[in-house]
Amino acid sequence: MNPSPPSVKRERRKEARPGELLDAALALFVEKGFAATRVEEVAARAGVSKGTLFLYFPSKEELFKAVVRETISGRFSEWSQELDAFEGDSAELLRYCLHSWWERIGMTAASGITKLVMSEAGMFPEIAAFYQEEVIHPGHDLLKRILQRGIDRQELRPLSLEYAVYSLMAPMIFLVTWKHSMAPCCPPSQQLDPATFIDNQIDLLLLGMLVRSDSPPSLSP
Amino acid sequence: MNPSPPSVKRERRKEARPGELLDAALALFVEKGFAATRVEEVAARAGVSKGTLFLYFPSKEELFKAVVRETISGRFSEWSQELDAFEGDSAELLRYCLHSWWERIGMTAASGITKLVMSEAGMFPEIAAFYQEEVIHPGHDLLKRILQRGIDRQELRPLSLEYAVYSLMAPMIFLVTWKHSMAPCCPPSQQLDPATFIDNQIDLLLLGMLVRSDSPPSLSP
DNA sequence: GTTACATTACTGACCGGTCAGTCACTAAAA
DNA sequence: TTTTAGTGACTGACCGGTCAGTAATGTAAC
Repeated sequence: MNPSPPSVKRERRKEARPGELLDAALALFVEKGFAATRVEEVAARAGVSKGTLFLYFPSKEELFKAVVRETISGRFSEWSQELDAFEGDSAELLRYCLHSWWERIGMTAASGITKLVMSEAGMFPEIAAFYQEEVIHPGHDLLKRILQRGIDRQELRPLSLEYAVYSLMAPMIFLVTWKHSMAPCCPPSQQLDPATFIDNQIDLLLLGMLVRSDSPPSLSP
Repeated sequence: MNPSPPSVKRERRKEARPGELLDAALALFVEKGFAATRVEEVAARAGVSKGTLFLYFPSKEELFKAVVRETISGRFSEWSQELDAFEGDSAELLRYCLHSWWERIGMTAASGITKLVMSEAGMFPEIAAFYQEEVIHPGHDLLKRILQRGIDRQELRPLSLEYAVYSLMAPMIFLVTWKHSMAPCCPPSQQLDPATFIDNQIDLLLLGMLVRSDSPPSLSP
């Protein structure tokens, strides 16, 4: 009925579409959460119409899974290698480890996925299980190796590995959760500075984990 | 038009309705989240029709706020009094405080509210602000008073109060987040026992916070 | 006790708006 | 000309909130 001749150039780029849709979806899911993100918005951001999105992903949920898969995979081998090559003591290693987690995950869009999974896991147990297997478990093992290394080198007290790992994870998960939920509505006066928080946190934990010596461990400057 | 005579007995219980609606809402919000809970379902669970719900609460959001007020906010005065009356040292007080938080909030349905707010705050800024003002801020202040008391009594090192408070909050927020998202899909072999985690966590933090003495502080048995 | 009337707790059909997913059609490419 | 990537109006389901109407209770008169 409506000829609508001034339509914009209609490009055909079968190869590029999925990636562009995934990028758009990541940004919007992180910004607004799963339920609140409209597929039409994702499509618009990727420069296509809604129909095109459903050409490449059978449903909104499959789109979400694809985003999680693409964003999370493959970070751990790189990290594991760094651990093997590290030469400093456990205090330095732990400090380095948490700070680099913040730089590579916490402060990037990837943290949005972590938060998103924590938020929507209840609604999508399948995704929770996937994330558990693909992300949580490898991360857990990595931290365990770091702690075991410290104990073997007699830098750390003999700890309950299992629980010490959670003591390291907890502040990181908290940070991500906080950043994406409460922080935006906190008055600027009481903002939580992530780097400072991490430093404080490690200082406290190290005092509790390191073998006792007369001189305190190397605290952050 | 429709006589529909077999309608069930229609009771009039003005006093009992709000409480019953609040109970139903708490259960459903915790189970399904805020956005995914339909007010009609809340009403049905409370044994009334949707219209009746709106007779007692002006909107879904106000219903939620009422649930929060009833479930969490109301507890702080009671808690604050306990703090004033407490006679033990800071280690005991902190240990008592976190454990009683777990018993009264963490292990009850109320923890679902905390998790829910963390999950959906981004989508409902008004709720986030409300929660910040009604729960986070009072809790924050309470912890600050506990730490200040410890510093005044020279049991705790002079700390950055602001960040030390977050160090105490972080493991608790982590715990509820975890419990309501990843835990349900973890293999039973690697379940996280909350009480043990809290004990471990406090041991670590106390070692970092207490003034250094030759004898270690009273650790958990 | 019963009839008549007043009050109000309660109901559920309905409205308006939103949004995931569809499909008949359009136009670029082969 | 045929094939296929891409479009967007449309559909059907969903849900928060409304309101005209219903029935339970109160109460006053007889």
